[in-house]
Amino acid sequence: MSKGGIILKKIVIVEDDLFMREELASIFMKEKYAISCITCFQHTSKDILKESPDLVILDINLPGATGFEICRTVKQKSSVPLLVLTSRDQMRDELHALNLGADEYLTKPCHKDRLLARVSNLLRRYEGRNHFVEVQGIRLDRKTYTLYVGERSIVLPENQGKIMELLLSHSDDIVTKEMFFKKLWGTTEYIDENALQVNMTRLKKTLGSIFLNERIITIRGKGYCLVSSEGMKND
Amino acid sequence: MSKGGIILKKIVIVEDDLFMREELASIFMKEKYAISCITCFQHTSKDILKESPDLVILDINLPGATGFEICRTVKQKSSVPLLVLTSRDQMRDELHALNLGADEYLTKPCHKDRLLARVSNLLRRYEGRNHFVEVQGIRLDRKTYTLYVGERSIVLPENQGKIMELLLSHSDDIVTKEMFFKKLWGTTEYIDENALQVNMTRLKKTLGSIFLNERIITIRGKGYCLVSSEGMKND
DNA sequence: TATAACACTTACAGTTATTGAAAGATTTAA
DNA sequence: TTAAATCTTTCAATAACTGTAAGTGTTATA
Repeated sequence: MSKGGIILKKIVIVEDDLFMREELASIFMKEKYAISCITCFQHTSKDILKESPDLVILDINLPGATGFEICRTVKQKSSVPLLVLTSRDQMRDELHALNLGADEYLTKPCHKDRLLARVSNLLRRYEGRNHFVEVQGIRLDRKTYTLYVGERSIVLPENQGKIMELLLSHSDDIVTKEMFFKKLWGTTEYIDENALQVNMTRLKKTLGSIFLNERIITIRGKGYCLVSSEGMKND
Repeated sequence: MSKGGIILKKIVIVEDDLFMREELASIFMKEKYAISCITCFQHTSKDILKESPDLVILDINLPGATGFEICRTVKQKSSVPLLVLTSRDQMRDELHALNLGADEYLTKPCHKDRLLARVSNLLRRYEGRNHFVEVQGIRLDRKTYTLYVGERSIVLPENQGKIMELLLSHSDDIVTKEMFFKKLWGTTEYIDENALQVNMTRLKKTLGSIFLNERIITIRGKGYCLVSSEGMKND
């Protein structure tokens, strides 16, 4: 869906080397991508997310915060496809990056066509990924966490939004605490359960304000479950 | 649009007298409205908005902040219909309230049916009011200020959202600075113009991040104008 | 070109929102 | 009854949003 012009896919390039950065930018611009470059690496992951890009190209060796950190944070806070481009060719670096959520790992120097192929491949892979989850008239914008129910709409805070996204996409089914941990904090390891509970309480209250009361039920010892329609029950 | 149950209209009652409050609540509950009562009057307008009600019933004589203040703030921050219910029957109070944006002004004691009639009337009047403004594929949720363009979505901060709402609903037409002042700060009187400019700059930057560059043009000495399609111009 | 009015940008500080930690209350299952 | 699990409330740290201030650009007209 678009207007006058086609909406270009937007790529954010995170690379400290000026020459390399310009080179990349020019390659992609020729291929009709819209490019944003990060040039200050103080709040990198935040800056990346602010651009709301369609894809991120990330160098691992950066001044300040490590690229791995950035990779983890970005993939934790959003689901944008992320390609790591680096001069390190250690196998364990590659595994580490992929573990942190990177979608691709390419080592420099990298042939232009190879890079372009990976990028368009990644974009295609993410294309279909629907923008909304909808169940029984409850509709959630996966990106902004705007929730639509009947005539109402409300923007959920990030954590509540993530919880809701999980619940909706597994509605009437159990979502385990581990799944929530992974989604909210990017790890399956033990995080104070209370943090999850507090956020769950907050979400319940928020849902109450738009009349989705009693929709989240607790599965003792397992997790939580969203009851999709009023007056329906399911174990 | 609804699921299992009908979505009730939600009314927030702001009344400090316990008896009166319960009375009102019971009247409306019998008529199948969902009711929330404000019982602490420290952050009243904020609490009202948090409930995202369909209608507000506001007593003017409250402990702490005056009802007029609350009226102004609420109508300034949202477009929820607001009915003032009070024991003051001075004409100038009525005019004052209506000036501050109140939609109805009823004096106590008020007959139940009269009240119900006004309420359902107000709700009907606001019903049609479309939830979204859309022009040329640019769609804005008037309530949450979530902006949709192509595959992208982004939540605008309140001020940017209000500016965008005005621009969209008068797209390709001049929106004067006075209109912005009224919308953002609820007054036509002189407010530091710079405040508007700063917010305008911020909006332009935000729009840039989703490729709506150069869409806001300045009409020197008058105001601003949103160009609805790329490559179109209009004075 | 000069100049004055108007518009824009950037940085900063006050305020508000969001968050996890902590501690205690409540519920549940056996 | 009791212990584990879950829930709730409060608090402080962090991040987001906002208007102010001060300086920089731009435009129209003489």
